[in-house]
Amino acid sequence: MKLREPLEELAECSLSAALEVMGERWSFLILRASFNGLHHFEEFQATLGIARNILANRLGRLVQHGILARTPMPDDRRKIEYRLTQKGSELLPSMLALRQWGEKWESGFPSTPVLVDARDNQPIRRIAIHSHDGRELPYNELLWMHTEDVKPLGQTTVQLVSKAA
Amino acid sequence: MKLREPLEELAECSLSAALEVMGERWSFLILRASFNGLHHFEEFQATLGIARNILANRLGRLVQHGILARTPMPDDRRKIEYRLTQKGSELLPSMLALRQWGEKWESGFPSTPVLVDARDNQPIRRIAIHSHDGRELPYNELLWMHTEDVKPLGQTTVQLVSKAA
DNA sequence: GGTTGCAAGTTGCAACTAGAAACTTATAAT
DNA sequence: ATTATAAGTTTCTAGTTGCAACTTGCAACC
Repeated sequence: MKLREPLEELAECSLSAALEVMGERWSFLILRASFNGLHHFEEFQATLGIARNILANRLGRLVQHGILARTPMPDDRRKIEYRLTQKGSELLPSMLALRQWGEKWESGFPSTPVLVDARDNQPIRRIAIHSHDGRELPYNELLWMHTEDVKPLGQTTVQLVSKAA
Repeated sequence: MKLREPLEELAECSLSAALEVMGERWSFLILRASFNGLHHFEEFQATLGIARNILANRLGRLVQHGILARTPMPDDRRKIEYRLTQKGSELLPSMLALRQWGEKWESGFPSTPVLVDARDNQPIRRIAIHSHDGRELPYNELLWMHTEDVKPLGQTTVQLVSKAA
């Protein structure tokens, strides 16, 4: 019931690990539906139009991986509630980044619903890459480095290296 | 050669549109390899361990969708170079967000190589959600709203609504 | 307390997709 | 010409998805 070997093998990169969980067809759309307040099997089934067996399978996997929590409702125990865990809700930036990219390059129009700051109801800023001191970094001001060559800057220590030192 | 119907059907959300392109097995890993400087078929094949037919298929799709550009090298025309387009490089935030999530919740260790600010070689900040005025917003300070209910704030107009007004 | 109803799954089967390994094609090196 | 190499194709097997019909566990109703 898990992805075939190679993705795991290369798990030198945690991207593979993330894809192991979220990289299957429908997983992200189920997640999106969860963010939008759907909680039950039949709701997912009806709004996504996904086959029931696949939905059952994906919900099961998402629960196994701790992204959704499965609870039978106390008042009607036929109904099962699927709710995002902390781990699950932390996929929101990934989901948004993907969605924003889709808006810009594929669909061309803004998606609904839109995520806003609860304080002033203003839409959030576009997801972007920021330097440690908060500047927004365009692609051409970025560099890939090996972890061990990164020297921390006194104040804002990158605790990755501190163990090796 | 495209995903079966349902994903497209629901393209009310541009997430589906993004997944249509990037949601297949291997697509994101090929993208990651591109970001890390791989450009040729045999390089991808060797480092990812992907089957050749699938690799050919995925590269083809990524090229079709304008994420990679395919150019035979002028000095040795057997060699084909696959290079990220603008559209492709703008998937970096999505890729990083996913990778960071994987680091935190799945693999547990930081991935190599690490992305740094070219000016000071310091690692970038974690991808997060920001308000229009730049505050970092935790999950519980966010709200979903219908696009048409969002009222722009004079100065920072959200041009989505301007057409309807 | 037996029948009907409904939510959440399972099962069975057809169609499609991925993987491994051998084969082809175009170009280049000797 | 002959051999080598990059980038694919082909073939064949195994695994996955999708649909539709079926089961199961609880709830409601009479």
